[in-house]
Amino acid sequence: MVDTATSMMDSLSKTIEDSPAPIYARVKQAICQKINSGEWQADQRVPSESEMVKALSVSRMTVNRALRELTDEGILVRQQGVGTFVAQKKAHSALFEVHNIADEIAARGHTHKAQLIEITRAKANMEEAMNLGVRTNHSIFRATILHFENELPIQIEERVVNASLAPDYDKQDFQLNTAYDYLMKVAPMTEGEHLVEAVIATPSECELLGINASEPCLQIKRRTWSKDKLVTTARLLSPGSRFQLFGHFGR
Amino acid sequence: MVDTATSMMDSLSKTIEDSPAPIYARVKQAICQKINSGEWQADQRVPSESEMVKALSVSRMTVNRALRELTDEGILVRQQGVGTFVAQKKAHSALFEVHNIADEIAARGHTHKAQLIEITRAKANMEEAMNLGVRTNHSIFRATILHFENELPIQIEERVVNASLAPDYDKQDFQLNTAYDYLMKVAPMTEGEHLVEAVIATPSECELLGINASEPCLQIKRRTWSKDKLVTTARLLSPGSRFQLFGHFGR
DNA sequence: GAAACAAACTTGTCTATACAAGTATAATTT
DNA sequence: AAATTATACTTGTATAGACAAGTTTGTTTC
Repeated sequence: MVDTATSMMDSLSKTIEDSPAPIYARVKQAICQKINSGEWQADQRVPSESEMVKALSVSRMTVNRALRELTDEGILVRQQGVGTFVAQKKAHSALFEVHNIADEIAARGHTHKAQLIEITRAKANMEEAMNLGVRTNHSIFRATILHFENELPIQIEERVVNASLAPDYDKQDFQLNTAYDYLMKVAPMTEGEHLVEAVIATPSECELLGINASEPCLQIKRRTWSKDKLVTTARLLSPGSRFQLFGHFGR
Repeated sequence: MVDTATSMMDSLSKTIEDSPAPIYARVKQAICQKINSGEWQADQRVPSESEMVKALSVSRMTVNRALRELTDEGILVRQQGVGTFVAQKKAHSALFEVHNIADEIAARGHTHKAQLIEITRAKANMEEAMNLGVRTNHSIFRATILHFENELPIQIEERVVNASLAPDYDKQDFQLNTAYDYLMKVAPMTEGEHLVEAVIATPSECELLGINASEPCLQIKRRTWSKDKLVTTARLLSPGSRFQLFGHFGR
């Protein structure tokens, strides 16, 4: 019993190494890493607060805060008198997050590819300036990316990026979707809003997607914030026959 | 300054009276009450932690937890070194709740009407039984309702209701939308999932909506739970030119 | 064997104290 | 007058200690 606990912990303590982030956040991150790596499986019991206190040399309130916040976030489940457990994975809700279509396709066990149609550095026009909350003529990137699921075109992504917040956006590898990772690195998107509509694609868009002109498409316009700063807007266009949005609410 | 603070607080302290709930929860509730009653307006500054500590005779960590959780919930906004403020009310997010189209239309200042196309009591077929989690031949209601915004058809609602959970569903007034209120009364819907797609309506649906056959429509299929019991499924179909979904995520 | 009790855990809450970090204002210097 | 500094606030984090409350397990008692 003690042996299991220590073997669960020893590598945990390594990951808490010093960094500018507060301790409770580092504890949270270390636990998430254990879960995401698969080392701690769903429904499995995690070390108790006192065990973590001993192993990490931090106070119990700090561990408690980390565990409580992870519980609020649905990562863990706690029961007084019993212990703390890894929660079952939630059904993925594409609507409630900044969803990365590459990850979604991968989650379905399919292969994702992307093709950069065009990227230009330009001055924001009035509409773009409005949407991004900058002045007209502010420097921006305009990118058009075509996403494939199993070689079949599934989504056109038209993205406008605030160039001063993501100066190297055009230097990323769009085939491998590192552009998305780059955006998340320079400006973690924590907030956003969507507008979902059913529309008819333009002739050129139909050609890109390989659909006929009468096929309805799902269009998502999205604005994304990072700490109160508007970072990017995107227009995502997908054929109705190949793409659907799933979402859930409540627990 | 001190006078304002005390006048903000005195009634707060009254509401913290003893109850089985933990102190931080009572502090949260008292603050929410102040905000909901309109006594504390949006953007207005609330008393500092130390002021609450003095007024309520609790420790600062307890006040801190209450304020932090309210901040996480988007009720308050805090800035280190400055203070704590009442947050602006969020934009309404139709996607994340059981949305009532009548309320949404009313919120836009438009008039809503509904027309009951058909309602029948029947035995669940296989698909309906699957979706509602009941046996085939379980008693259900099938209702088709046409919703109007300013005399213009905006949505076809096809609803299947578990008759044993909502036995008087067919006795409601569908023009006035009391059927929705009835459902919420007998089985408050706290959980649900959506599937959003862009589709082409059938000819009869086009006729009901008054659109031509090529117009893309937004279709939402929704299953709704009330305390782990599946209550109702709905298929909502709206012309793309008249209807859009709005949603947001994050704080 | 069954019931009652005791001990040893777990998480949940609360306090008092301390220091760090950010911000605004007043006082001082230049 | 402008820039700098000191100060008095604010929130943010971290600790040690304490008790409450719920659960499990083992022990005692009947």
